[in-house]
Amino acid sequence: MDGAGGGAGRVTLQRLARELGLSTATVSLALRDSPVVADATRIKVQEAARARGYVANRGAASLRTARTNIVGIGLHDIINPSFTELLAALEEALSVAGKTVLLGVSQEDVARQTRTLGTLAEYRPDAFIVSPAAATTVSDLKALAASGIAVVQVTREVEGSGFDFAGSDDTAGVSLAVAHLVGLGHRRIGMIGSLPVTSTGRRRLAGYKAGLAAAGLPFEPALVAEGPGLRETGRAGILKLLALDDPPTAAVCFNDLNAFGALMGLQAAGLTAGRDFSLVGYDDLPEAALWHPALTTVFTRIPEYGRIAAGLALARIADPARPVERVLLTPRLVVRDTTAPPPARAGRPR
Amino acid sequence: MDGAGGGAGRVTLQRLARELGLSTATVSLALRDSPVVADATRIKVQEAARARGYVANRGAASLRTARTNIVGIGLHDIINPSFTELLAALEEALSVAGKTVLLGVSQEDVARQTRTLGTLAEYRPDAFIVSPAAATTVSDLKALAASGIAVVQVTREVEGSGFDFAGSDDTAGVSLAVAHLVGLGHRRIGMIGSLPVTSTGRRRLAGYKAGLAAAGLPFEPALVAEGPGLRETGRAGILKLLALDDPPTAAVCFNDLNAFGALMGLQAAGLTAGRDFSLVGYDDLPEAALWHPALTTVFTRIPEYGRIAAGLALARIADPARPVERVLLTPRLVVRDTTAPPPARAGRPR
DNA sequence: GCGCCCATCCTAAACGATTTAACGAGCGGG
DNA sequence: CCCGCTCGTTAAATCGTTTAGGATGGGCGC
Repeated sequence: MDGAGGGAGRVTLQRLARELGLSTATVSLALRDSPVVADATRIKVQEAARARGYVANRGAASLRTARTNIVGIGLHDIINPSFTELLAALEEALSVAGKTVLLGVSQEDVARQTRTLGTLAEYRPDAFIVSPAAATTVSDLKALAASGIAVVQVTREVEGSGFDFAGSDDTAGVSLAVAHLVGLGHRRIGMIGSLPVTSTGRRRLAGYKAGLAAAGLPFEPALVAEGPGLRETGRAGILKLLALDDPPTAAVCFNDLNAFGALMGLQAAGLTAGRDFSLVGYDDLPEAALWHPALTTVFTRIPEYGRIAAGLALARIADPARPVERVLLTPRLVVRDTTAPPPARAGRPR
Repeated sequence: MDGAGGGAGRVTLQRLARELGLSTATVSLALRDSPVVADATRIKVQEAARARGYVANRGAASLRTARTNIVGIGLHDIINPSFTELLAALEEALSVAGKTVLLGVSQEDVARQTRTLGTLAEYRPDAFIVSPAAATTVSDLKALAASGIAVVQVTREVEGSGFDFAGSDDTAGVSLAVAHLVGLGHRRIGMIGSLPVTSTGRRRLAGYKAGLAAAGLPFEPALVAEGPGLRETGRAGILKLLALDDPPTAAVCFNDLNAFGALMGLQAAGLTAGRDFSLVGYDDLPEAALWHPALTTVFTRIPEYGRIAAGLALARIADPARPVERVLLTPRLVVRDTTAPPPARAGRPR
């Protein structure tokens, strides 16, 4: 005889109360360990609840309390391993805090994002944690917050939206990568990936330019191969750069997937990364260390800012009036085997 | 003046009704395009709803209808790329069907799984789609279904649980891999990874044994290096196999992560996969094709059975009495560069 | 002109919890 | 003997929907 089956319909608070000869008020209070109910009663109630297999209906509770303990997470992508890590970190931190995750994926499509987040909103999450799809506008986000739901941005940021944000200092990260290459003696450095339609894209490109500028090197648009953060972009990008009259000797990438693609492209061109050409990735995915040759890359501390984003959401739920917070972690360069001094061709072209 | 702000509190069905001089019943029906409400009224209501920024409260609706349109997804892991692909496929299929995903991750820990799924259950999902943590028992799952929630298993299966299931034919898949190696001339074939504590572990090991048996080869326990589906297991496993007195010339792996680790191990031992040693992975992650050398592996059709699992869940929601269904997709061997005939040492040892 | 039938809309009762104000029972003190 | 206080419990309102079961009124056939 299982705890569950007994009688028709599921076991509800009211049924439990009736069976115990108590009011629903007492049972409700007892189940939540209220100090006003007598110890003996509390124990009796909790035991009965367990025995009868009672499982609370949070929908009903939320209706009354206007709090769901749900956090809606809106990601623009989920297959990219870096976002998986982010999702894992968010889920972990939120579930520890007693929140449950409602998931929505926008596939980098604003219309779909609007639809998805709109649906999530109907469940009245206490907060949204969002990595906005490319080209998301301020008013798109504002619409979310309209119903009083806390909004936190993670990884990407819609500039001027005025919501909390946790992410990585993209500009500094790419500058770091460029500086590393400059230090090795490179003078012509390309950039692969990056789309100006996202904040990360703009900022990493800015970091590239800043890195060049800091070394007194000119910015040449021809050395930038734009595209989404996919392997294919990297492959095509490196081939484009190599085909130039005066090709670069090194390149930084928007992310590791771009870099992996670029490594394939190099190989297809008969070149060896870390000898004939230097390459720096971005993210430090687990594969980066295992690739052959191992990828020099920038560690963006995703799990860390994931936890921080979760914390920001919790804080804003607790106090909607608190000042807006922006947390920008400083990334770290991880030097491995795909970077080396430029091949000794001529000291400098021309 | 935004659609939202006007007045105190959010805009509810009742408010909308009062403002329109209609009853909540009519407004509710109008919003859901019921044919019983006059066209003119319907249009008027829907326009007002849009203008006032009305967003329905599904919690309240669910309370009445006993249907939430939520599907709880319980995964034991989320970082492993194959489960990410699964999650993406599930989310996509479910959201197309108008369902929203509530996510729970068990970290391969039964206690945590019980806790997590228990919490999810409080939101009364219409169905659970679960890849059970190792060592999950039938009664663990039965407890979930107790409240009348549909349960579908995916990837992994708790034998004898009697719930719907969609996954890959693991036994056939590994047999395929072994047969491929046998066909190339290998006679001593090891297995790396697999834990007997999961259905996939048991079945892939069974496939290994079946493959050997089909070729008339003996099963030698020493040639199996057990461990979880991580890169590290693969690395340690291959080194263990190579250290044997009479090492195998090839191995199949539990999954691609194991295989990636094994490739690293081979490299560390100064051996080249596809020449000195043959290796077959399992899953066909995107990286498999890009690794150097490209990994021969088994494609398990994850996105496909993910969609099927979603379909099973929808079907069971629609008809709880329908017969239990088990869908087992036949995996496909993908031959790349890590497999070749055994090195010409002696035709056969001894 | 009289019913009758539709098309439309409304009243009111759920759904399952939380929460506030009130109530009854003891009990000690004046 | 009564008052007032504490402790434990309860009645009832409430959250925002859906929906069964009327009510209303106009058009139409006879």
